[in-house]
Amino acid sequence: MMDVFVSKNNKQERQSTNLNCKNCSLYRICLPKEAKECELYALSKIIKRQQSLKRNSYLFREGDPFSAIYAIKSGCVKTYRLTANGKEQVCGFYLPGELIGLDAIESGIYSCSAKILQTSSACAIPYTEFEKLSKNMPGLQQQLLRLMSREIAAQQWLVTLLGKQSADERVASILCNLSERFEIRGYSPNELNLGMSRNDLGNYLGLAIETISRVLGRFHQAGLLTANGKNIQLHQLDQLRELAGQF
Amino acid sequence: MMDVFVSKNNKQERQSTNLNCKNCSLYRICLPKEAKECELYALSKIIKRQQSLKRNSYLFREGDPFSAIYAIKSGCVKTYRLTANGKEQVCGFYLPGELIGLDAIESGIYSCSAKILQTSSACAIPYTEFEKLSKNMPGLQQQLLRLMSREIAAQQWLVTLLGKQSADERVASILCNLSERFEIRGYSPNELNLGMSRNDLGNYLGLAIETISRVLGRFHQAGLLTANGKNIQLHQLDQLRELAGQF
DNA sequence: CGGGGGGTTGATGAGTGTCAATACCTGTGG
DNA sequence: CCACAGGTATTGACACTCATCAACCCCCCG
Repeated sequence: MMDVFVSKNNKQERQSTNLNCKNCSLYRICLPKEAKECELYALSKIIKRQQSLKRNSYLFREGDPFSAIYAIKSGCVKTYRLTANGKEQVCGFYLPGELIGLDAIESGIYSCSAKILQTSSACAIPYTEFEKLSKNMPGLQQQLLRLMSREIAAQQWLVTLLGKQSADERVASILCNLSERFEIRGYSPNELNLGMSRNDLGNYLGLAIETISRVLGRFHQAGLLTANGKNIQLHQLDQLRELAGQF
Repeated sequence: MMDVFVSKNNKQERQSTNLNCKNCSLYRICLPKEAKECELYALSKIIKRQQSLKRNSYLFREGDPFSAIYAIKSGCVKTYRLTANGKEQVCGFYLPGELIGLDAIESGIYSCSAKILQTSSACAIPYTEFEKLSKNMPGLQQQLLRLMSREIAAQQWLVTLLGKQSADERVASILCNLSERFEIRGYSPNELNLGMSRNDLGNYLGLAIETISRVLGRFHQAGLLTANGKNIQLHQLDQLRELAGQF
């Protein structure tokens, strides 16, 4: 069973350390609009690549001073915050081509921790260098604005989910959401190989893991999907979307 | 009872239509870091001021094409999204000096509606003009980045609240949050004159209005506050903060 | 004076969380 | 290779928080 989170061009990555963003398979996802050749080249110059990040290690932790924005190249990463009484709230799951650390630009301190869920690789973009660079390249900064805007919209989606949806709707929603994001990355939208545990999933959705199990069980009985462990096959994506209440 | 949401320099606003951002009483809140004189002047040139926006009118609606970012000058505005079955989820309350519409930059479509809760005024910043302007003024764009970063952090806060906190904690949290934001704007942190109804408040916190009432009642009995209608006096702010679980 | 929106209070029940027992999977070390 | 341990997932019984429904009050405004 192929692991969908593993980037297709792992070998290529390992061979060349001075990879250019332009050649990156995630180019279209990472940079939403066309960027100029020179901008890409300059960006590639300041980026630091981090290969084979280990499961359970951290890109950064809540409270760390802000240094860089991270772009996921392969694998899966979660971000989470701690509440006063020590509980954690997962704020997002990040797939290849997505950016982490955008919340820290203003305060100068990461407001959440970023933990690797499975062997991953990432590009670190040191912010001070990026800032210097973008002084002469306003197009570069506009790309960042777009990505931040996307992140805000994503968080709003989560807020709506947490505030207004039932357990069934939440699970259906996240499945549809992941399915879409997988499809954009060239994988089948009908077969998800989750990078996250039930625990993380439940935490993210504001539900107990037992509830996740039960909902998946019900969906299974209704013939909507087949779930064993982290592998989930979606049989009736359209019906799931209807359940999720977002078509 | 003074209404804290009414800007202090209303008269001044009405008299002069070519107000400069530099003279705005919200300068320090709206623009988190120092900005150059010329940048402020250029910004002031493209901004369109909207005086005396009426209660229940809209700055924009979900699905509208993106045209401008709005900075609140006085009053109070809520943003909300509709779920598939027609329920609304309030995504935020915005006070003077805060920006709305940042979620629309990437998609080009507002992802939520912005509704005026009480007579307000705002500055509209047309985005295409802003984009042109910032090509030559990277500092300006960096300001925007900071504000977007702030917005992401704010949404993460809300996610944590919705995902992990009890009814009591949620109410305590929002009271502390508003108290802080009032204080920054020069008002007493102990006397809140809410711009929003219990309905909006409950919706925002993911609670029924009855629950809000009951929690406030309990807090009242515990001597933490006195609430009548939209006026809430906080007597034990520190204890509230402890309840909220964020000190 | 009547009407309507907004807020409070009480009774009841649904939807989930919690707890506990069990089964399953995965990696480790003998 | 197997045995074991620790984490991970499933299933059932029960408790509890909070939503829902309903009645009522209050205040503002026509």
